[in-house]
Amino acid sequence: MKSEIEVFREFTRKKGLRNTPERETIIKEIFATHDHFDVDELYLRLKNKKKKISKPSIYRLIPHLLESGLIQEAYFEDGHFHYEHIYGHEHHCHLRCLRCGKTIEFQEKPLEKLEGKLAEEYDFSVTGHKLEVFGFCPQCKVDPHVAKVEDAGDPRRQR
Amino acid sequence: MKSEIEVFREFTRKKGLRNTPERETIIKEIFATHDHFDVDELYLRLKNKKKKISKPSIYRLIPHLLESGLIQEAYFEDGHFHYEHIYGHEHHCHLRCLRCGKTIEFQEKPLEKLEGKLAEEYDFSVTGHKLEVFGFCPQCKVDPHVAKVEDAGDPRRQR
DNA sequence: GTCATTGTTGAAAGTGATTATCAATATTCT
DNA sequence: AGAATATTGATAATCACTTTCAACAATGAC
Ligand SMILES: [Mn+2]
Ligand SMILES: [Mn+2]
Ligand SMILES: [Zn+2]
Ligand SMILES: [Zn+2]
Repeated sequence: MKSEIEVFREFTRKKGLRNTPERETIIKEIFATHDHFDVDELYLRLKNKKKKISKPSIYRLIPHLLESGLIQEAYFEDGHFHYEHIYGHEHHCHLRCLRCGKTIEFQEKPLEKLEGKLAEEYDFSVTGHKLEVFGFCPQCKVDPHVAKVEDAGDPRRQR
Repeated sequence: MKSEIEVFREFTRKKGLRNTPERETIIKEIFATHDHFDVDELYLRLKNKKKKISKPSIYRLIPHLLESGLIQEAYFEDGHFHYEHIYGHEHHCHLRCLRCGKTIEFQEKPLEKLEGKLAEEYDFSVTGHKLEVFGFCPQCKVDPHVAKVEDAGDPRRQR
């Protein structure tokens, strides 16, 4: 199987883009852990490793990573998107706690069938889907007054 | 069945909030059409009807409308959320064209079962889900070089 | 390898949706 | 009515993200 770096090289070649060490550094960091990430976190992770990558370079790369299928948007929270690398992974969906943000990944079968049905019924060319299931995790449903896990920042949405 | 206004009155009473004519004006406008809306569109619709409601009042109301179950986020596009009223409507999901924004609504059965399964498997209290299916509509998949619908004017979103 | 072309970079400034501030006002409760 | 306090609109602030631009560097042709 091709590495994510090779996939991106092919993508740039095909699209007339250019590959750079900065971009490969970012991609490597994205695939270094399985964590979801946002731009700021990614920027700080790189900074901590003494990689001098500017935020605009990250912002500029993200649309290409989405288009090349290396990453996808995982969810929108705290005023910005959180992403995850998906190349080399099975498609999965998220079950999220509305209170503490705890996220569980799960596979779903029924949706493959649904895509086909929708494609036929509405004459769409279906390329994918995004399913989020919301609720309260075991801790949060039992004791809704306990301190929030992610405290210091309410799950308030802002830009 | 209670009206959306009555639902909101009960909500404010229960939460120690206050109801105001501004809030009822906003809610009535949201339920006046079945269109998806964003804050700016809603503000302009009210303005056109000579209702003097400030944008902050709309922004401040939205979290309450979400919490009371009168509206929900439909999708995030062009840098902001688009909402839809849901009180009095069956739950539905969206099939969206990635190119022109055309949106089709559909009902899905398999997901009710999925919610129950997830609740049991992960001990979550599941409160809801959001499913978006993406692809290209009949027009956009056939001739991907035709002018975008959005270029002509505002894309007619339907419920 | 050299060279021309042109995409990319980082710093800085700009954009725009959303939120905070605050004094005036209005709602709710007693 | 009167006290308590939530809401309003105008305004300023915030902050995620984009644009600008000059220096730089990846790519491909020769
Ligand atoms: Mn994930
Ligand atoms: Mn809808
Ligand atoms: Zn939780
Ligand atoms: Zn389309």
